[in-house]
Amino acid sequence: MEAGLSWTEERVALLRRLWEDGQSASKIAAQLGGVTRNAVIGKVHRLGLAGRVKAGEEAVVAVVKPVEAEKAPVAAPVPEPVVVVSHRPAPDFPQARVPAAAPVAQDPVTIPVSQRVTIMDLRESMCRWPLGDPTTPEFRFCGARSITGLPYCTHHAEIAYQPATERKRDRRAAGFR
DNA sequence: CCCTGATTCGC
DNA sequence: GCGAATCAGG
Repeated sequence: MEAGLSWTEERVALLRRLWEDGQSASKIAAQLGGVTRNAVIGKVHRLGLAGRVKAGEEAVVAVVKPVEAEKAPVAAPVPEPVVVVSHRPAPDFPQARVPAAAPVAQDPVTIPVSQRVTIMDLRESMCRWPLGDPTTPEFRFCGARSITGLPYCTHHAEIAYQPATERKRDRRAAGFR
């Protein structure tokens, strides 16, 4: 396709901008078109732009932990840390371009139905029935008043402790959720 | 196996 | 100067 494409001033300018903005070589190559990431890296070095950030990083990221709260005994979802991302200013281009990757719109966490709680709020007298995917921040425990001596509330105890013989009848909502 | 950048070296 | 091949690492 593109016949005489090479490192024209425009392409170099774009390369500089994207590279200094933290784009990876492969992404830049894709945007430029007609070149491989190797070509981009090679050019970057020849231009003396190499060595910006460590591999894998794309922006300066500062992580502020909410509070080093008491460690839960179990590996559990930790409240999302406050993350501050600062795009590095591009000296050559005062007019900041709109970041290709806009802030991710976090889905509005499912509003806690009833008494759902995180492990941090889970107390001895609360139902430990898991709700949701333990690998996600949305993971919760039922949290309702548990039956004394049991880890579950009446509702979940019924599901958890079904007699093998009668299981077939109420095998209904045995699924999590 | 996906990705990242760094380096080498024939062209 | 260019960039594929290769290397080193996450």
